Amino acid sequence: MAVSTQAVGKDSKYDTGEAMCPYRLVLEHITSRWGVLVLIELLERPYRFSELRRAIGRVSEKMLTQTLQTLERDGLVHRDAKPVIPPRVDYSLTDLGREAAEQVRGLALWTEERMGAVQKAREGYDARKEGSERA
Amino acid sequence: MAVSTQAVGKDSKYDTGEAMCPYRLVLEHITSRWGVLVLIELLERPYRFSELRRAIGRVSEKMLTQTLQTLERDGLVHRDAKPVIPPRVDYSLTDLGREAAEQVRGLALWTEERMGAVQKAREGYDARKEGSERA
DNA sequence: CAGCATCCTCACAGATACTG
DNA sequence: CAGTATCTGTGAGGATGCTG
Repeated sequence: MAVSTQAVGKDSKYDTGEAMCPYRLVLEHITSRWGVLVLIELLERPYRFSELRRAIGRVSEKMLTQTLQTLERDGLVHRDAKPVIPPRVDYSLTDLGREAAEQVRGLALWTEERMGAVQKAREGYDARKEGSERA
Repeated sequence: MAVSTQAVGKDSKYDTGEAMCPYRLVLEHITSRWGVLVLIELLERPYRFSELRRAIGRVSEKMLTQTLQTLERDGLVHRDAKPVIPPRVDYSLTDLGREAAEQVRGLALWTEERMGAVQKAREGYDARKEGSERA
């Protein structure tokens, strides 16, 4: 999704208002850049906020918050905020989320396995382009 | 994806140069907004360029071209350009692409099936928010 | 620690015009 | 028909600072 249709700030109030079958939207939440990674991590075990941040690496706090909220709203992620000081918030998958995450993990595993083939395909592609654009 | 990490114009020359494990990049190509839809459509049968454009709907010609090129480079899509006038170009999945597309379709089907549950979850979430932000 | 608010930026994506 | 080239805006996403 670029793939990407989130935003939860005051501005664009959930989703691109665009006319679009709603299921594509959910699909984009799941396949969004950080959505994918969050779901896969949480499949392993529950995480605390900053724990998750470190585990994923290179996520800005803002994007992680946004992603988690979107996924929570869609009923895929459960947020458990303990009323203690300092605050402690645990994130885990709901049953629904677990199903989604398993699909996503399948895709991720496939991609990892097939990276070699992809790499080779790219070399071939680039070589062909290289040859044909010679002046 | 973001999800989305494509771009093939003269400017950013394939991918975000960012330091990032390469498999995440492929994953983002596959899960990108239009990547997902292209793969699913092509799983059905080969398509010509504008045929595919109509089938997906709401893709700009530019984005479709870009997406197809990225997927072709990754070895997921096969491009068959017939040297006739007017030009005719058929796109189909490679074996590699078919595998990926099946994973993606699984995810899409799951999402469609579970839309009801997602919708309910959202209503609950919004209701709770509604209640707690009352002044 | 786990956020929310604000500002800024650049690359993603659309619109338009042209070509083989 | 199937693209390329170019221009432009828009918003995803990062950086910073503040709060409970």
